[in-house]
Amino acid sequence: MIFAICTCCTWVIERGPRLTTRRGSTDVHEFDGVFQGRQSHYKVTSVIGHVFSVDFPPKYQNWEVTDPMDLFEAPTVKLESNPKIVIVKGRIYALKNSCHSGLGGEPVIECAGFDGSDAGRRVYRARFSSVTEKDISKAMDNLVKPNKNEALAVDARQQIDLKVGVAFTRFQTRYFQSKYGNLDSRVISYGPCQTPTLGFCVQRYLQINTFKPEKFWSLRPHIIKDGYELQLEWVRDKVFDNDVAVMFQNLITEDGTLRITDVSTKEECKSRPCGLNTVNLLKVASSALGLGPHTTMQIAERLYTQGFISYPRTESTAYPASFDFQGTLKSLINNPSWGVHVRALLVDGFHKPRTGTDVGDHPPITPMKSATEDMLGNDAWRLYQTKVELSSGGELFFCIGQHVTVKGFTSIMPWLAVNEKNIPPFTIGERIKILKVDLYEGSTTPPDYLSESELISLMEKHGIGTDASIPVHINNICERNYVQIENMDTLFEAQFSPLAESGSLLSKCGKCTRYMKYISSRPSRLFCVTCEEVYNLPQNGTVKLYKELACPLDNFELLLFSMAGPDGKSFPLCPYCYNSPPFEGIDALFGALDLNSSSRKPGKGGGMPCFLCPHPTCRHSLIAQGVCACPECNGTLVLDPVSAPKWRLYCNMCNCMVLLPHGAHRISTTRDRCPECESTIIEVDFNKKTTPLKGGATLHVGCILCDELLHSLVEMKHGKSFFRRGGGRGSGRGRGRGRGGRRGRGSGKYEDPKMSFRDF
DNA sequence: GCAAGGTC
Repeated sequence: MIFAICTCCTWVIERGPRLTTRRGSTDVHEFDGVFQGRQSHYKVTSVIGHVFSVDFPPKYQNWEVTDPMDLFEAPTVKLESNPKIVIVKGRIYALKNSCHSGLGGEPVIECAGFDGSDAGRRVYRARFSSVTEKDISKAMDNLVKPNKNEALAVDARQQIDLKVGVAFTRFQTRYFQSKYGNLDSRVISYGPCQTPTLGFCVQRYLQINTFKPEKFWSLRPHIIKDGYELQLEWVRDKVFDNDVAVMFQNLITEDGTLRITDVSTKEECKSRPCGLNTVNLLKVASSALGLGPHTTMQIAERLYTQGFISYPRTESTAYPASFDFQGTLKSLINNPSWGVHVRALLVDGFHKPRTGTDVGDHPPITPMKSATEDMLGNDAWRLYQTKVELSSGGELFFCIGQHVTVKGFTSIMPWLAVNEKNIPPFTIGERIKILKVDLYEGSTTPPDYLSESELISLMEKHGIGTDASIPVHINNICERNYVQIENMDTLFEAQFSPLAESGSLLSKCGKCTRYMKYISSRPSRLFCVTCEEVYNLPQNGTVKLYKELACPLDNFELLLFSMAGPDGKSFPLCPYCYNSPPFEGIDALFGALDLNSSSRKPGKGGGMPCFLCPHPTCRHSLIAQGVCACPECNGTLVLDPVSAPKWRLYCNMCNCMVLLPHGAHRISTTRDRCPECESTIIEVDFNKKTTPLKGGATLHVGCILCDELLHSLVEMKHGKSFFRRGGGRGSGRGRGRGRGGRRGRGSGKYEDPKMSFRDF
């Protein structure tokens, strides 16, 4: 007689009256016993997982030559799932398949060399739901014949899954890959489990994406009673009309006191947990421990093979009546963490876990050796609760206190504990003065992203996958890039803000020419809905459109950023260049500049505003707006383009600032350089009324270092020195090396910016 | 490179 059962059950056999064991890819245990009243010799072996898997023949494997439509009519072949495993063949009198109905008995029968027509050989199937002596004996006394229809149904299901899955996967992979250039996935697979799994995530995404926040208002009276300051809850919770909320607030404020209308207490028990099945294990591991389903099952598998826990793939949350709780507890008696609780249970007696459901596969996951969490509980955790109801101005409020009297099973499951809240004693009819009535204003918010734990629940609820395959489906979605969590976060954040009041259209994208949205919440940034790109911006200042001018490099509309404070610099920037400086080395060269350290990511988005751009002809670049070298550092003083009427120069590297003639109508840079010091010649258009020029003239052109008039009108701020003091031009020349001179600074990499425009 | 499900 040969028994073939799944490996997860062999440990029971090994406890039996074994005579010999032949080691092999699957062990064969032999012993003598009684079968149907006759002395018999038993041989017990196992299979591992599915014996066969179904696939298409080789000629259909080539994607290039096979029309997906042909797959529906194509033949299928059964192959051994693991050819390395040799199933023992021999004379069979009775064959018992495993506790897994899904494994199917027929493949095992087929593999064992029995075709069902052999006269004199009988095949039986034993059905049992737990691996205990009692259950197995019962199954052996109630053997049934293998059901051919069950096997055919399993075959049909496998064929449908294979044909629909493979055909549609190939079709849509080709279709989408030829349609989108940036599709970041080798294969867009389709299947009756993985597709709805992804669907759950997408559904929540759309729900969040289309959510429209609604404002609401809530009243929160404050009182002081016996030294406790309490904030009361409003029975209405919230109203969606501000006028109505204010009306209620006025009513209560006018009343000024709260009257206690009722004081009630009730005792509540928190029921003890039931047995742990795989899906609940996955949910708890994800939400409480942050472990993904795939990782969790790998860990569970290891714990199982090391003997710490029972078989970890089970749908049942109820223990069979025959389960040996006493024995399980005894094995945990010396545990340093909860041994003391276990010993108390054994001495004082214990309740069995709350009744769950037994779907007939395996018992709930149970600790077998002292090392893992003990899910057994005894006393329920009793909660003692006080509720006080109050009224004022016709409105009702309440306040709930909580006091734990007995911790019960939460002593060993502290994550299920509830916080205590103490409140003083109240008497019905008592009047209490209202301290203040807050009118809280809030907005309804969309649900959070679908958590892993919620996804597992949804899959379980809709019957998607099994305890063993749920982690695989989730893992496939991640591995095939259908969902990238980090990227989705960025997109989600960027898309949701515009729905709030802070979001607004600001400037045009150079790629798609559509308006991008400005997200004002920190970190403020731009988002192009069409291109799904996020552009970081400098922080701690204001951003506005800069005269609808566009960057000559990429056609993005320029923005004007103004730093906070009276002396805050203003400068134009191109959103694209700011995030992806087009000139090699800009990041390193201006690495010392700390415009916006919080929004800069290492290695990306070095933060190149126009005043760092060496573009030769753009009127906003460093070349055009730079005036002279900074006297304090290696930077360049550039003209603040929007500083009128308090015209000024600021350093593009440090805080140094130079005030230019106040009240000038216009100040601009020219393309000429000072022959003496190579600084940029600037043009000043003075105000008619205040011009210092002779004869009421207003236009003056000169070098701020060498021109006597301009020199006398400028003033240094945030810096030690700027101009030669009473000396000749020599010192001015020495300091103010001008645009040309200052290019040689630093690493020498930028000897001449023009040389860096090779790719321009 | 493709389905689901089982197991390692």
